[in-house]
Amino acid sequence: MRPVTFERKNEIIEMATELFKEKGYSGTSMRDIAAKVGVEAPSLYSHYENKEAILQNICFTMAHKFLDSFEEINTERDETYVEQLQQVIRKHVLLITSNLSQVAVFWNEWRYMTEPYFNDFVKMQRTYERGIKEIIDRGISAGQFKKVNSTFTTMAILSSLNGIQKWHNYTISPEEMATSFADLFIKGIKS
Amino acid sequence: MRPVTFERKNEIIEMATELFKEKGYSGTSMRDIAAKVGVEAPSLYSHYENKEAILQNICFTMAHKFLDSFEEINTERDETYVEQLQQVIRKHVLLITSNLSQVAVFWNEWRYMTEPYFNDFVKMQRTYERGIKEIIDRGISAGQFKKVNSTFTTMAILSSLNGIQKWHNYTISPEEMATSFADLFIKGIKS
DNA sequence: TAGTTTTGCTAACAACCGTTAGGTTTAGTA
DNA sequence: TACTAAACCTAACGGTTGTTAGCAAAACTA
Repeated sequence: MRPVTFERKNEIIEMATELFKEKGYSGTSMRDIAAKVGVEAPSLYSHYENKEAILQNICFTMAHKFLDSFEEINTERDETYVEQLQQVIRKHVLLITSNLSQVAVFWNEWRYMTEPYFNDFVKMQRTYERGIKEIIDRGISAGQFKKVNSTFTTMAILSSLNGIQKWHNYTISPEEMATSFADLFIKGIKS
Repeated sequence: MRPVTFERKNEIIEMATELFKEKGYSGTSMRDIAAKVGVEAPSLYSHYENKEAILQNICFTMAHKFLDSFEEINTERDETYVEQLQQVIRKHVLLITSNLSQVAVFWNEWRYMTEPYFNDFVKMQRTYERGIKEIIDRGISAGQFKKVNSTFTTMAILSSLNGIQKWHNYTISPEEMATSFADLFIKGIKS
């Protein structure tokens, strides 16, 4: 008897995540996923409409996590923009280090989604980027940051953070990493 | 009559680079490449042993360009380590912006190479990373940089720079980008 | 217990994959 | 002009791809 908490749908996502990370979306077959789950390939279609639906699930789950995490930052309270940017970086790093495989798929395989999902995903990315850019812009206006190109700086920071999944080797703790990133970038733009 | 300068080998590489960038290595078929070149798929085998040989050519060509570019930096002359790091960043950015498609393949598709090429490639990456790390370490010893985690800082910088190919939209010039990156990171670690 | 829904199976499809065999055309060389 | 080598062709191979059809078992629900 399968335990009550057992859910095949989740198991499929977990196994697919590992395979997409290792072999890429195009390089992973439905039979690969099925074998890792312990089932035959056609059985997957009882849980997901098609292969892309599995990718969509992984990518949009992470996208929502990133946006939700950003929303938790209280930009209304009278914190400095330095503190706000610090929080964004910290939260982003911790989200990545606690979801390494999912982020690898999110970051490297999302482009294989087709329309309209592709465009929806791009919009969510843009929203997140805009949020960071606004903190930097406000920080510049408030004289807390130097007059940097805020769009450029946003992408430079995000690329650096999202790169973690490519080199992370567990010899540096998530906390230390979060602090180091925040230090590096905030000192880099502080006025 | 084909012009003397015409070389099918190069044309195959160029077309394959565009396709690998757009659709990924696994998502691109030999027939896709052949169609874009204007020949039949089996004809490609007169020029390259197999599909992976094309990927190897693209990846190792870029890897050598990066290492050669690094070698051009005179680390023996009495320049400051600040200037050395500035030069590394500047050269790296300019190499990326003038080889956007190749870098996209180099960075996103190299993992699909098999042994022993995979390992050779990793070694070249490590060599490049070590070169940057050494400049940072020497800069710390000389009191020009703060006591940062040099391995971490190297990866943070490289991830940020290599991310360019994902977001570059030509509204910022390569020169401005190089300057902005150098500013951001050097101010971030300067003592 | 009877009925329904969910989950899984086997068999199979049409299309596509990388690659090889074997021959023909084209280009360069003596 | 004869010979050689490079470039390219068609046909085809064995295997894999995502997915569907149709059916059986298992799990919930009344």
